[in-house]
Amino acid sequence: MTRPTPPPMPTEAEVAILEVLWDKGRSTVRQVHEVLGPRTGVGLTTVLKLMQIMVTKGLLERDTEVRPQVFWPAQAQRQTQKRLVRDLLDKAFSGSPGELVLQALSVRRSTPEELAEIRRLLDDLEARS
Amino acid sequence: MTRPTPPPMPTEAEVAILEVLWDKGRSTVRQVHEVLGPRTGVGLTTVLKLMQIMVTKGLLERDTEVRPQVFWPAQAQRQTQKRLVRDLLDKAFSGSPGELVLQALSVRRSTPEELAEIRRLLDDLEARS
DNA sequence: GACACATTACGAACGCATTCGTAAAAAAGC
DNA sequence: GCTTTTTTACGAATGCGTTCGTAATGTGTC
Repeated sequence: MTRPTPPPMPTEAEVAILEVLWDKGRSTVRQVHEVLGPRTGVGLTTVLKLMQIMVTKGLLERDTEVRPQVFWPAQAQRQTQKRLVRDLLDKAFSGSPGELVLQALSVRRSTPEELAEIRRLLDDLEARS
Repeated sequence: MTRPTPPPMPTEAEVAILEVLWDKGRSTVRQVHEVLGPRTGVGLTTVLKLMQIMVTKGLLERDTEVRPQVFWPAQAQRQTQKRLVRDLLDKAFSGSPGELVLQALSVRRSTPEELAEIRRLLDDLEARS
């Protein structure tokens, strides 16, 4: 029962690519570049190289049978976001989420729906303890 | 009325140093190293170099009159944490805090006090909208 | 003051993320 | 089939963060 080792933490540029793939679904290098290029001015081969590296790292998977090749994230968005949050928590919040939550809520306005959702989770957590 | 430009984002190693200074208050290089050294195995001159760089970046201030020199953070912990959260928000959560909050709360257990505090902030935010 | 020790400064090396130029391979157009 | 365009692979350069060795400076002790 060896669980496959989880992919490493994505770097900044890699997260940008993951975001595109989570948003648009399976895509070619060109399609990813069409989103990122105008926004960042990065070249097509750069995006390609990054995505190739991400495959070797286990962050992406690809279908090499079709041309052009199609790429998709190896991990769900939630999973990856959770790892990023945990990382920030450990590095800058001494591992305690409360302060991070407070900061996050005060940094930007949340929608009423989001606030309600958070409240529901809060109820859940308090009932559980 | 020129506001001084805010210091740049601290790197990972720099955050570790800031954490020590926020926790222990004004400290010498040696005192910081006494905390970080055992934990990470990093050398004294490495900590020194980092802290010197942080001064030039505007992340730390120091008193060069006393020996050994004393260093302290240029920005409050809250300020810096807020920038880190905002950065993660922009990079990986499309700028919407709700999802980040949910992830943070489910990653680690919070104390009842923290939960109450969050609930209070929630009340505040909803009353305001 | 001379010596030992602590503190500070400087320079350089190393690894990793990011970038792109160029070339090879594949597909499309005629 | 041959040419043109797209796609893919490879190699290398650049910049930044991190690390430490070594030298210079300062401080305390006898």
